[in-house]
Amino acid sequence: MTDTQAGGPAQHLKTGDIPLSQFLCFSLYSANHAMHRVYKPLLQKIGLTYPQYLAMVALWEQDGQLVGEIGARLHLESNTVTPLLKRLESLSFVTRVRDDKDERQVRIRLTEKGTALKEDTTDFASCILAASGISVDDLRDLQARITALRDNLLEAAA
Amino acid sequence: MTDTQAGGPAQHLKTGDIPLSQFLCFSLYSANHAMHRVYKPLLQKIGLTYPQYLAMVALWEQDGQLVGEIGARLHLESNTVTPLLKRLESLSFVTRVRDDKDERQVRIRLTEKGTALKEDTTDFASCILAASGISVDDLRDLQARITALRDNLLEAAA
DNA sequence: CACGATTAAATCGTGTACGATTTATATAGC
DNA sequence: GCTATATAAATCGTACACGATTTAATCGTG
Repeated sequence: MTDTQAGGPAQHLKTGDIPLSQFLCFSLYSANHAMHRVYKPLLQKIGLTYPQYLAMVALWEQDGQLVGEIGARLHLESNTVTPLLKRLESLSFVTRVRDDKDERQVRIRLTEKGTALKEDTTDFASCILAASGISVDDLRDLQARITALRDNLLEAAA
Repeated sequence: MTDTQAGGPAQHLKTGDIPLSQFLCFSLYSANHAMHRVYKPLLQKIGLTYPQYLAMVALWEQDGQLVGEIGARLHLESNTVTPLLKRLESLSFVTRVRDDKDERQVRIRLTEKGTALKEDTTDFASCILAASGISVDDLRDLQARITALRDNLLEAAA
């Protein structure tokens, strides 16, 4: 192992010694884009974008969430989630209704069409597993590590 | 391990059995956003956005690349890279000059200011390492696994 | 040399992300 | 019961991403 690959001792880690291809941030950035590209043809068949699909997954898991709750699950703010949910509404996959008890809140509910859409995504997991080129166990392990990293990063950013 | 956590036998893997929090795509998506958030305060000090920073890293690694070469390194198309590089030009970090030999190509060169900016990023690596909350060795291993996953996904998408 | 095919950037339209602000509603303290 | 504060969404402006197309330059073949 060369010094460049090692990046030197940890206490002297210098950004400039690391090539872009070995940046953790870049591997996350480009892997996310690559995942997006694998999903794109699957999602085009059901007429959703990638973030819209993630919002639908959150709703299939629990229907009737508030805008803020969906945002919390996706780690997004209302300024991103609100227009996204309006598009899902215009596609007739969800309804947006102000809560009677608290008029500040907007509750999102799946329509029949939105609920039915879940069936069309049943084989997505096996498609992604195949595309990932690793075993189920390795994928699960990697997923857990990335999630742990994310939570550490979020804590550090807060 | 329950059936839900296991997702069932691999040959019967069903998307609907997996909660959003255990989607590999969502962990990549949210970890990428989390990384972005950790970088944001660092990048604000030097006046760059996250993708602009990645483009600068590519140029610090090799100056004088073509628009298409930078796009290939970042896995982005000209429709994304061109406006990004124009912004870096308006910030006086790079110059954009059409090649004399082939007028279709535009070569990007670091300005003195753009070259000097690299010095301000020296401690980014140790900041990210600290924020990631894992050891250098674990980080390196994780980075390699994510990169391998990305390459598999890109091959599957092609 | 001519001309169709190819290539490199750029352009355009849609949809995220997000900082900052605004609007509307609810709650707390006096 | 009235006002200050807090909260939930929504709005606005900027900057990615990317599919589709356009523009301009080069190349290949006759």
